[in-house]
Amino acid sequence: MEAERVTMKRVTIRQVAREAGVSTQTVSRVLNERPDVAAETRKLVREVIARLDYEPSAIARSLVSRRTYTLGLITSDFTDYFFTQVFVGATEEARQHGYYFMLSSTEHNSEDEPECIRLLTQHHVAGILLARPGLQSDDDRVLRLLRGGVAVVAAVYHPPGAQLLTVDVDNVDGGSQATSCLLNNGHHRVAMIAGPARWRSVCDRATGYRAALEAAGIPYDPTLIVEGDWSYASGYRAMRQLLAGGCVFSALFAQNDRMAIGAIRALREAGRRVPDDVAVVGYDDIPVAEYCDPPLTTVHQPMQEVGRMATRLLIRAIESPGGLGEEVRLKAYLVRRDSCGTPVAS
Amino acid sequence: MEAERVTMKRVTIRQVAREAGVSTQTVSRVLNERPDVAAETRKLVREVIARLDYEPSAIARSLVSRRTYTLGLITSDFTDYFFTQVFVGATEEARQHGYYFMLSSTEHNSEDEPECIRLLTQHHVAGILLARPGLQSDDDRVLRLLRGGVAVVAAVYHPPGAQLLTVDVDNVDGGSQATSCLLNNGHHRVAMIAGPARWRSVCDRATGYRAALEAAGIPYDPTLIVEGDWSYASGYRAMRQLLAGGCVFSALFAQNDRMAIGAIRALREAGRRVPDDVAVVGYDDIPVAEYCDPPLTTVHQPMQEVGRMATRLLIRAIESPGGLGEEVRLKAYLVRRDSCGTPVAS
DNA sequence: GTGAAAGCGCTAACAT
DNA sequence: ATGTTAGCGCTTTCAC
Repeated sequence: MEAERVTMKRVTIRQVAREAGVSTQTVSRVLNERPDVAAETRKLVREVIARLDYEPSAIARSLVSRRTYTLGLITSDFTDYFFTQVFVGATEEARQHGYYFMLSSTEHNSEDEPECIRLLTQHHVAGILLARPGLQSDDDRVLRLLRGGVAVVAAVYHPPGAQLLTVDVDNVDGGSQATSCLLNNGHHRVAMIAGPARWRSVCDRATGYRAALEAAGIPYDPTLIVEGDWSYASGYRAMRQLLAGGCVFSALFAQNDRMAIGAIRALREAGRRVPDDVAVVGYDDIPVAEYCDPPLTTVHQPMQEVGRMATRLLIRAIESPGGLGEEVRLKAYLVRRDSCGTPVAS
Repeated sequence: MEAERVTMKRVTIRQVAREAGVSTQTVSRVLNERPDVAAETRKLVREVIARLDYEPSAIARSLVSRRTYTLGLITSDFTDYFFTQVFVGATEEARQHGYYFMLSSTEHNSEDEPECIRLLTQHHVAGILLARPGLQSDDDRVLRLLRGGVAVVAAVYHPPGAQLLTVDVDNVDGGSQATSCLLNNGHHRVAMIAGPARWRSVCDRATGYRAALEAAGIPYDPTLIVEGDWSYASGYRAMRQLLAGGCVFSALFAQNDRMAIGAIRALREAGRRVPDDVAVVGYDDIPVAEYCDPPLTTVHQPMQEVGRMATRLLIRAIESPGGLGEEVRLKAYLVRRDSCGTPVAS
């Protein structure tokens, strides 16, 4: 009564060799595109491979060659457009170099990050791309684990004091651009909905915000700042809180577009028009930004490019190790749409 | 002048065995949680493993045991919330069973799908989860390739005539719910922005649309139907086309939320109010649906559950093969928000 | 240009 | 309860 197990034996290199009347070595050479095979032999072997529908076992290959062409990606939230874009860029770049990514996301509980890393190291990943915010405790944990010979590149994540390769977007500049846009449009009281404080990017954008205020000679007022968690709902709540607090403000810089859109909903419900009563600038340039009402002015980040660049550095670190730490910082730029209002006539 | 290659040798099972004064077999037994090891020995071995920071090589293990605990996911567009959710559910379920997913998305050119599949089969995936629309030519190609002993489950994809495991959402019913909602609100002329015709779900939702019209005794008018490509921009264009065509309609069913939002923008630009002039229902219940203006009435699909269920079926098929084809069909449900207007007083 | 021998790190199948 | 032998499918090394 046992289920019939069709174990469907795979064709091995040995069968190809026998069929072609050569040694397994020769087949191996053909597979690896070595030059030292007679053109005729090569052709014959190729034919046999095609006829038998032979596919080399990546597992056996990497066991002996000690190269897996596998990279690990540790990220936090796949639902977020931001990370999805990093992933898309990284995947594409990896494929061009013959590598592929093993995913390992720490979605819900970051408790299981050690387990994620174990999955990756047990599969002998050649390198790891860290694309998630810095959490408190894990820095040394991660780094110790990873110093075991795996290359590491951090995207949008800066382990303090670690000398490693990082790729990031200039968040100070981005925050400054967003804020300046609002100031240039004549606003003096600019509220900010920030992301979670433990994110480096949050601090940086806040720094940009303060710098822009300072440059405009406008005092910094901490009561205008509320923290969200990047979600639409948190943006909505944050704006309700600002409104309930009776703060006076005529503009808002939200540190991501989702919170901006949540905040706009709260403003609308409170009878405040955007941009007439409150001008709004978001961050990320998610696809819906162009289509919401009003179309959202936002800071565009080249996230695919971040993923691509990080992967390029990672592969370089794998293939020629011993390089030094390096930080690549890409620029973000403001995309002007209706939500920020218009410049004041000078 | 060569870069110093820190080859950082990994600890092997042999070193653990030597250090613990047992055979590699015994260590292997401990690793695999076999019962036939003396409690004391087990403890000793565990200690040595911890001390040496030993991690078994997944590669060597699966070479000999012929089990990789690896699943392949073939999907089309990671930018789409819909597929992201399937992926999240699938990943979670897989992890609970000790499996993990290798991704292989056919983002841009579906030309390279054979290459994607090769990547998966070369890595000895035990099963493949197909989560993408049916494309024309590839059905037999995929299926032939996959009949080579790999289990296959299709989510949201129905290769014609193939006897395999599928998980899907009831799109006929979903399309009908969306349309009925609009009809119940007193509309007689309901336009539809459909997705690409090659998608099975598109046909099914259209079937539901027609069924609802028929049930209400309203004639079907093909001039009210325009095809989009799921994007915001295509929804916008489709609505412009409908408006330019001079069609008379007071309601719209868009087959996904992004096109609905694009269409709403076009309506707004044309001076038509939603829902007063045109009531709108979307599909998918993407996160922004709740926060756009007006909040979007839409059909919610349990996509995470689809991913989870498909993975469950896949693992079952792997671990006890020989089962028959089966189709699990989950239900979608309407989420009422403002964009569809209100029922007519009876 | 090609082949033979050795072995990657681990587990299956037997022994004891 | 533990050890021994063999070998997964391939590449590396060295011989010819």
